[in-house]
Amino acid sequence: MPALDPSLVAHLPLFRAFSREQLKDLLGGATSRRYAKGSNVFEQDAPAHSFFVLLDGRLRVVKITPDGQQVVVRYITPGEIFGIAMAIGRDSYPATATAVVDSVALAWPSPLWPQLVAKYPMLATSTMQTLGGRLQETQTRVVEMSTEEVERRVAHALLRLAQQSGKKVERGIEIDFPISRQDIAEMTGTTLHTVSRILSAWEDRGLVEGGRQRIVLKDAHRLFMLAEGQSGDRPG
Amino acid sequence: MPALDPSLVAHLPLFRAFSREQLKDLLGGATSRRYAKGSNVFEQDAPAHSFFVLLDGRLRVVKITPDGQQVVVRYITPGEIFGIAMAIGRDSYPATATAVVDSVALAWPSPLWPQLVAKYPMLATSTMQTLGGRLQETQTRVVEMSTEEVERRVAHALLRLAQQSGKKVERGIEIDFPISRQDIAEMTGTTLHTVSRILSAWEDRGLVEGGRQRIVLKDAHRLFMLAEGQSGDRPG
DNA sequence: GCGCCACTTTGCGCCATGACAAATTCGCCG
DNA sequence: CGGCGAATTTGTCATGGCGCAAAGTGGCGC
Repeated sequence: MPALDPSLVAHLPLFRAFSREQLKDLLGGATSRRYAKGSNVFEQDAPAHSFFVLLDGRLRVVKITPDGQQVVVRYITPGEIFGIAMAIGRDSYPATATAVVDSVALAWPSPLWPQLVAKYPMLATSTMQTLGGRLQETQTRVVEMSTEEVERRVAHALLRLAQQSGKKVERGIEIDFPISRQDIAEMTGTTLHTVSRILSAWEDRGLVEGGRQRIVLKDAHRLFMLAEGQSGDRPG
Repeated sequence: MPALDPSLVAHLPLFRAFSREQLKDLLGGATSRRYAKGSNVFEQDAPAHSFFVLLDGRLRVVKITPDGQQVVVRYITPGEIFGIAMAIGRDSYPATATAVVDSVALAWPSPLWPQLVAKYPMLATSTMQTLGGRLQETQTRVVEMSTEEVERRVAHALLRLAQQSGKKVERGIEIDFPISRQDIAEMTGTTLHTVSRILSAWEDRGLVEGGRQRIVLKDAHRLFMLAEGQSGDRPG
């Protein structure tokens, strides 16, 4: 197996501060893996053999309850570190990560984690910030679920998706990976029926444009007002 | 000001692995502060001047939405590190921490954080685990809010409170700090009215015993069954 | 090119829960 | 010890959104 090229990751914020030598060292312990759309990178409760950095693609992270209900925890975008169960004192993954498009990730054996952190303290700092960011996102979600009605939650969810994965198209901003009504329902704590109804209503109002596993925000501004508690109607 | 005694914190898991010398060094940068019941340790959006370790008492951490609604993020128990906004790349506190009983905490100036982490890598490891634990708790809460009805959420919340702050009394397990119906409502994403009704019903069934800002679990086992989806009724 | 299947839309009825409104009780302060 | 205010209980009513059911619809595989 050829050594991985440092230029693969040199541009990622996570590795920005590493020298070329250090990157070579880091990458020495990693392997690059391809995950076909629909395949799992890891599964909930399985032993946490590896941790990862996503190079390309998009992953959906899902928790499954004992009675089979699913909740979308988050989407992972390129550049993110994930699967660091080891870093938080777990020996199994707390959720399942599935590629929603063909994806590529670097994988390190979990036992390498303590060594790397010891060698590169910056890794710890960076990981703390990542964890902190996720904690805040998740808390925001709790606050939204506690205080906002479904329609506003869906609006917030779409705006967030557009922000992290939005692609400009003629008609507006398209979420650039396949996402179903069911997925959105699992992100916002509702049912796909309700999401479908909401999106249909928005489509009538010209706020979004639908499609099979496709969503385009046609009027992010009005959607934002709606998310913040205004009606989202045009004035006058 | 006299130097703080290392024995104050030597027994805390967070500091377990530190030598007496190191503890002295750590404590050299800290001051001990008392917070009367009802006073704030820090406030949401205020500059994050310090980070803390709670020595004694109990804090309630609350987020307030723009329109004034509150959500209880978590309770902090003695031994926990908190207010580490700096560690996660923030310069203001994301929530308000209030003493629900008279409390004592150690405070370090935020600028000390990077130095201490650099000097004691174990601090970083430990903090990552703390953050990871909180992330998981918060995610569990999202999953519960998404998939469970209010009654089960309240049951889970009480069991969790009892586990981390339960005190055995003759009649069962008492939550050992003042907590109102409103607080429980803000932890579970419902209203105090609904919480009051649920607790009244449980009291009739002999599951709990109420009181002003006081709750005693009389039958944790049946409450657990109820939380897990069974009825919580006695068989036969 | 056709057919199947996954995804989506929509209608309908109900019910858990929120909103509103009082009344009541308990603890504490003066 | 009386009174006040905060916390709690309870009743009534309204409704958002879920469960269930079924019909479209578009994309993909064969």
